[in-house]
Amino acid sequence: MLARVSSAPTFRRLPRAVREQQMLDAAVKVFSRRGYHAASMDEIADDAGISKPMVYAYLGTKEELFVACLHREGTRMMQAIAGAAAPELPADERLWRGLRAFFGVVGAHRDGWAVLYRQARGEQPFAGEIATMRARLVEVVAGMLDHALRAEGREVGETDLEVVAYALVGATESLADWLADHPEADPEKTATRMMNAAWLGAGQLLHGATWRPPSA
Amino acid sequence: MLARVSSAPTFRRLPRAVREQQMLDAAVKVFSRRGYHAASMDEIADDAGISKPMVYAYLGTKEELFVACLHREGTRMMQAIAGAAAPELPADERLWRGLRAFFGVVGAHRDGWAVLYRQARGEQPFAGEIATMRARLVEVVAGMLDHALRAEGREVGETDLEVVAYALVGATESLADWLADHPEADPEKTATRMMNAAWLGAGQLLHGATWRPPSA
DNA sequence: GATATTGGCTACTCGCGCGTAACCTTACGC
DNA sequence: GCGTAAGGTTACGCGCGAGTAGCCAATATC
Repeated sequence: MLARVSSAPTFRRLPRAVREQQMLDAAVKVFSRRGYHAASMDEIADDAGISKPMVYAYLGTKEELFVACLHREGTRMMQAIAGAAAPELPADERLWRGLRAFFGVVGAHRDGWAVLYRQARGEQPFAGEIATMRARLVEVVAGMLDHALRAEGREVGETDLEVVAYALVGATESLADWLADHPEADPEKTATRMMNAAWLGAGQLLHGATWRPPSA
Repeated sequence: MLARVSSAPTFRRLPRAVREQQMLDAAVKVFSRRGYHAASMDEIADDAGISKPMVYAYLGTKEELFVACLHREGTRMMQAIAGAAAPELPADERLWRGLRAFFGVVGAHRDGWAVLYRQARGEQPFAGEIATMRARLVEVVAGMLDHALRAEGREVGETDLEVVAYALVGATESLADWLADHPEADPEKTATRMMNAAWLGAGQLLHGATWRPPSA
């Protein structure tokens, strides 16, 4: 190999903040495809274009690295939703905006979603973390439903509320999963479909009812 | 230890079929708690009250053992649903019976459900298996919806149908997960709640509509 | 232009857990 | 009652991958 002519600094040295993001990107990618245990630190380092000790130096052990992924993807998600679904809006509007934000993020970061949803749920040290995030979401949705109910002077048992919220969140997650596996699908359209199913219900849909997004 | 008095055959030798089921029970239990990779064959063998080589002799490698678990729990599930939701019934009745069967099985085999839903989804060699099962379910639900639609002389795009079915299945799975984590909850009641959410939709529910199970 | 400091690497240790070899011992068939 | 298959065991080999020790090279700072 004569090519060793010190011509250009082919191997660039990058500041820590940049490398950390690259590593997190690589980690999310590998974790999403392989799962926590089957993913190897070597592969992650390799994918990030860096050597393994650097990963340990910056992000710590495998477990800490995974938590860092969870944290980044999780807060991204929660903030997008919280920012979109302002509390002063009417219930259907809030739901619609929340869904749109949610599917937007999933569409833009598909393997981030896969890590959160498919990988972290079962693995023991992390299941709790995810469950907490999910519980917060369910709580928000339940709160929204409750608010709308009270506005109509009605009231419903706490468990009933929680369960409906659970179903709503579950349906949404499931569609997100579908979206993650269908790269050609449009997040916005998926959100509309979800809104239809959630708001109207199968019975209504069968009788020809349709919900349409407000012309915002 | 004086207790070694050949009094009773404390160590019972059991026929293969029995031991296989015990092993599968143990495997499902351990896999559900730990996940595929973190579960050790030693722990499974231990939990089954048998030594490791027996597991290998009867059920094969770890991967084969996991597939066997998936297969047992999966067919149990699918058969219960198929047996309950007869095609000649009207759509809501079919949905209701299917849901009741589903939640019944989940309630009776909670960690079986956890293996199917929480563990097998992400792990690469098995995700396909699960996806196939799930796709069959979605197809059935979509078929049911389609049937009901045609009966009313209406028609809907294939993707729309598939997506609604996906949402329905996802919501149901999510509630199943809730059920798995709430040992005190009643499967039948959970099924009713799911039916309400699915059939009526959030919008209807907010306006006080209620769906009630037929007095069967 | 000397000297920290920060970015980066190669090459190792070591434990955990899958899978197996080799070996006992009940019980059933005849 | 005795051979033989079927039920069962202990104790090990061995590979893979997490984590580390020790060392080199740019860049920043004065």
